[in-house]
Amino acid sequence: MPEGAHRPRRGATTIEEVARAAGVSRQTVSNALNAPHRVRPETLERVTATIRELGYQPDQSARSLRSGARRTIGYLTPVDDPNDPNPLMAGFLEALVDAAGEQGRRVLLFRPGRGAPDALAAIDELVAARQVDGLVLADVLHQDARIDHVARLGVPFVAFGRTGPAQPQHWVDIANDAAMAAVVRHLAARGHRRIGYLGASEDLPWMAARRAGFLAEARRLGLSAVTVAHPSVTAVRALLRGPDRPTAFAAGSDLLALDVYEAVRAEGLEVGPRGIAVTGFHNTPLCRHLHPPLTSVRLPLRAITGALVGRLLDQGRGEAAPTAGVELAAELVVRGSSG
Amino acid sequence: MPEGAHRPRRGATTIEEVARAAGVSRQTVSNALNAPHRVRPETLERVTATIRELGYQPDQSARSLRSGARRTIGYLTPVDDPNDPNPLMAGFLEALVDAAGEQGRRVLLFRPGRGAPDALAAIDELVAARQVDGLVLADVLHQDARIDHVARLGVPFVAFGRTGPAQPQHWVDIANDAAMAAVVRHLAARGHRRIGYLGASEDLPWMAARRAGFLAEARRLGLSAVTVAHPSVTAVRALLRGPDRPTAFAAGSDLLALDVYEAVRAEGLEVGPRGIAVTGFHNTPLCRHLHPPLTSVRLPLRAITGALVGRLLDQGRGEAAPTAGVELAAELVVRGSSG
DNA sequence: TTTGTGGATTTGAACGTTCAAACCGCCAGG
DNA sequence: CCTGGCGGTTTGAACGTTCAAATCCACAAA
Repeated sequence: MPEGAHRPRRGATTIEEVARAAGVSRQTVSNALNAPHRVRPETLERVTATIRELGYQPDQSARSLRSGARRTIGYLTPVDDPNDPNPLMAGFLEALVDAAGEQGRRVLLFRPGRGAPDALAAIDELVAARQVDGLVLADVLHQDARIDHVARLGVPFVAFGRTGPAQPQHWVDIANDAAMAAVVRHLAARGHRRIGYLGASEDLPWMAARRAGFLAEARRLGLSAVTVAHPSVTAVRALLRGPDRPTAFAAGSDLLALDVYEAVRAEGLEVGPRGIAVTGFHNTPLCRHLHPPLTSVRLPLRAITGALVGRLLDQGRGEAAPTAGVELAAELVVRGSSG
Repeated sequence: MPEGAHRPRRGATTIEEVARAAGVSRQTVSNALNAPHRVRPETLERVTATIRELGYQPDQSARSLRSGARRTIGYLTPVDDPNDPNPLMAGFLEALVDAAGEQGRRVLLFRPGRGAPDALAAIDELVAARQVDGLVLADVLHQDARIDHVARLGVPFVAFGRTGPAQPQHWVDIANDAAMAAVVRHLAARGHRRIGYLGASEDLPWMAARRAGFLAEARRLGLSAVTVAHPSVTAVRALLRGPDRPTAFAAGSDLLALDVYEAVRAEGLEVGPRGIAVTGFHNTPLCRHLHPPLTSVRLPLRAITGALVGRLLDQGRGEAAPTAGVELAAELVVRGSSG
């Protein structure tokens, strides 16, 4: 037997068997499933009952081959080191699978690998094998080569993260800047007048947006803002020791907020509304394990994935292309670290 | 157009076109791909060149329909709350996709949802639709209903985590007890004579194994061991205040180790080899963000997923069933929190 | 009575591939 | 010279479904 091909599972019921059992033809069973309105109610009921009875489900391969619809969405997993995965990925994927499931779609994972050294090749391979109806891309950068590539291929796709102006219709993102502005307002309302900010690389659009939102809102409210270029415990400690030290820190991620906790304590200060207030981003489980618990920004994962899947399927249906992406609000979760 | 079916992508090259271009028959192209040894070297080269030239790849649906091999592995994602995902899942999935890719397989995610309220129904649905060659199950419990179910269905499957004695051949797991024993030896070598242990629910087999490994090794070395039933900062603080306090704590996960950090500091003590030593489990990114960095146990994700995929494909090939599961060693990563 | 008409159902074909069997040349052996 | 065998290749069929067209039937309109 050729490499790895396993013997086809015998005994799976086919549409023909259902048809015979229900005393109708193939096509009527097919119609009962795909276009019930074309079937006389009485017949429909009989066929449906038989289907349930025999536990019939259409063979997805046969269905795909004939109809062209794969009922599957491809997700290009980020190429992080498995030992240092994207903190968001697990939750995002679960929500994506759920959202796809709501629409009767499955999610197929893929990554660059063996025959497909880079992301572009991996995409080509998946598309050439006609395994998916569309693609979901995440961690989208400015000028992302993957976006241009899939757009050129003509495959339906959608991105979590803003795409360039050439593909305005294909993205869903959270309002990173607005979320950070809400953080600033929250801290200002607690009386903080000088606030520090910690972010990661500005090359990451979402990080750039958070920083921009932070700075804009601080200026608007007339607060004094200071940003840490290369976040580390040492850098934060230096700020805490300096003159006119911040009384609050907003971080671009929960892990970065942890650096602030460490620095604050190393300086003999206290994290919290009465000491140095701290906020994070992502609302990871870490937040609840810190003392005091960390205020953070929760991403509306279900709304995000729901919008992604919706946009993707609209493209397949040939709906009129929307003219803009979808921006969703992220919710501030206030905990002991700030109020 | 019926719900969500998108127009089949036209223009994809077929095997027939390749055959014509190379001046051979369908089947010879097929052989060039699936059984190259049957094709004369000269012909093989010509066909291969044409394939590359036209960018041909077989339509996976057609291939599956005819041959019965789906070249796809199903992964049942745990039903965690997306806001509190399994800390391991992201890294595990990436490694799984890689391992599957090495064998020319893809990974299809699925979860209970819409028409399939529970895990068992979700499995049935996937299997009935003949979408996968086999299943990977994770977070396996003792007496796991899913295991019995897939075994009864006759679908190839493999579990990350020990299955019951009825299916000895189908699991891959790490040596949780041995890993924890290594932690104890490490701490003992650093001079610790009284060690505390924090774990989560004993219903989780991996947690039970870690605790057992801890206790066994502590007894073997004649150490004094104390376990915290309901881990929390308060519980650890109580221990630290009590008589004969532990000088080290081993935790069943990195997040639990964080509770120890908090407790130690709240008691005015210091984490580290000179104060209270602490170790975690999973080696999450958190470890490197703590001060001092957290000693932890790294799971050999690539080895795990490689073994999982290997075992799974062996079943499809009808290899002789192995008589035992695979137990892999997890590696201790020593950092500042303990040495 | 005949002729449409439209809904319900059936029939034949096709999707792109691999399986199984047939075919073709070539060479060795009788 | 014929026969058999074998490597290489082609041909016909089949996988299970949906599409497209044909058929059937009941009923209304001419």
